[in-house]
Amino acid sequence: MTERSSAPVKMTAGTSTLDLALRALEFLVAEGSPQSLASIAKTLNASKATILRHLVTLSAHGLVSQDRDSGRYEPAVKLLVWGEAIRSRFDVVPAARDSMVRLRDRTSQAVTLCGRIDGQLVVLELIQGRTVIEFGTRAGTRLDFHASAHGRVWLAFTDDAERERLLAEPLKPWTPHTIVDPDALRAELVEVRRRGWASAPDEIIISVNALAAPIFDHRGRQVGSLAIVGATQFIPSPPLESQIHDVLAAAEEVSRSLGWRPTP
Amino acid sequence: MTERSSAPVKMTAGTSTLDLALRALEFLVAEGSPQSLASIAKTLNASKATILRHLVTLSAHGLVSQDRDSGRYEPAVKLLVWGEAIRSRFDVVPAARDSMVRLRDRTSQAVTLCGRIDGQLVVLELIQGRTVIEFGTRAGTRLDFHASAHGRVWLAFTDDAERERLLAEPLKPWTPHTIVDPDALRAELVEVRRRGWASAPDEIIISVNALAAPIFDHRGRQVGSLAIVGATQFIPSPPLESQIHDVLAAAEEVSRSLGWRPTP
DNA sequence: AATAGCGTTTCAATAAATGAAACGCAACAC
DNA sequence: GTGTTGCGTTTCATTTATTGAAACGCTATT
Repeated sequence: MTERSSAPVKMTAGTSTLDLALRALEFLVAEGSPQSLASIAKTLNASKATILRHLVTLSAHGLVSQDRDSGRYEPAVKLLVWGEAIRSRFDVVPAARDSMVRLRDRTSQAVTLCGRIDGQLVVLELIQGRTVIEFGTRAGTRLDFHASAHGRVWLAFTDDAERERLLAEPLKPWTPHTIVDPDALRAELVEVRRRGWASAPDEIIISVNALAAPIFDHRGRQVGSLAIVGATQFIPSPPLESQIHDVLAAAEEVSRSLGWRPTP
Repeated sequence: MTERSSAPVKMTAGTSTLDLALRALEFLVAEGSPQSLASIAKTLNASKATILRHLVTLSAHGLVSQDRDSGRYEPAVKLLVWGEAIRSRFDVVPAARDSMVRLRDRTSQAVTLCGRIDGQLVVLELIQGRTVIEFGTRAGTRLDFHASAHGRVWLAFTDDAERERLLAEPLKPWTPHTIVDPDALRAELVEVRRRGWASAPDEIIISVNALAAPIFDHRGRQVGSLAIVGATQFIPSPPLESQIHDVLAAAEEVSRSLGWRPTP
């Protein structure tokens, strides 16, 4: 009965009971408001009894809670705690926060911090800009390596084998401006490595640009990337000299706070 | 076989399979580094095969991932996304962030933002102070209503029935200074409501004080509380006039950004 | 070479999840 | 007031899907 279309072929079974429970939890998180047991059961095509027992276990773990009055269910505090636990695995987050706010104040643009989790490029922290437009990006968003300023920075500063592995994957053309030719990208990455920053105008969303720089730790390994994100109206291509300077300075500030020192 | 000590008597069963899987996930989150399948299985007294299948399902949902090289398992990005989803249910978080940073800059003390989730008082956001000492508080931490400045503010500004319900519960004496007498607490709450702020010196940890003020939304309902937290050396009892002013101003600033207007 | 430990697979036994139906309780309609 | 509808919850027999032991490759260490 369990029909899933995500994984193509092999797969070593898995637990359908757990799968159902996680889908229930995911449903609760996706909905913005508490949901009734009946609606959860109907959405997942399961009996109320089954869902109820899973909700009981989930709430025993503090993952969901039941509204005292309405009897409806909603995701609970434990998810916040767990999320924060994951985030705090990255020293770069607390180290960068202050610099991010200052960078936002100097540039007025939204500031994002990315880290690499399990091979993926993930937005770890976001400081909203002071411009009118607000971007939909949130902590947890995954970015493409080939079509974002953050991703370019990572590609430019990782070792050759890893870079080639990432470039070998299909490069999604988000817009007509997205660079999808591996060779063109390699040429761009050489530039990024030389000058220390990357931008990606119109490559994911038309009229949006970003300007990113790498963050290194005391061992000289890249542990994050910092970027300002804003309309091309504010972050032109190429970016303003002052913006480049501000972003590079902020990233270096964070790197230094992590013990990084420039190689002589 | 499932022995749990949290809930006292009744309880309507629950799903042991799900329980095991969640304990596995919780274990991975608690450990700071990727764990081997064998160690998870041993810790939870389950067979490797069982744990493996649960990990497969968990990773299909993006909750855990397997390190490519070591083969070990670790919690994954989805937890960050879910945590952020819970947090963004509270409009007060983005609205307060800037004011929190400014308040930290003016007072040099750590700034915390609390909200009420499912009846509990939860730290939603934390800005580290500029003092030498760093506090262990993190987002997701739950606070007592009777023994914290945040809690006092909430007690003071909620309706009588709810307040009495909370005061009826046993009041844990964290330190000799913790107010555990309901009547003494009621008298204090009258004061809090009158002056608009609360403090709680030495009540959870000796030599630590906090100064909190409420945040209201456009309908005049309390949606959060803002506090500075620091050593009594920096936040005396009673707090400095300047500190009281700064905290009240910051809280009002956030309230106004949420559409609140002072009642004439 | 040999060993130890890992993640993974297989497979039969049985324990545990499941759905249908009934229950008690609200809120609402007539 | 009485009937109806919908909710969360409980019960229970059916059987499905979870389970652990053991065996399998594999890599790293001895």
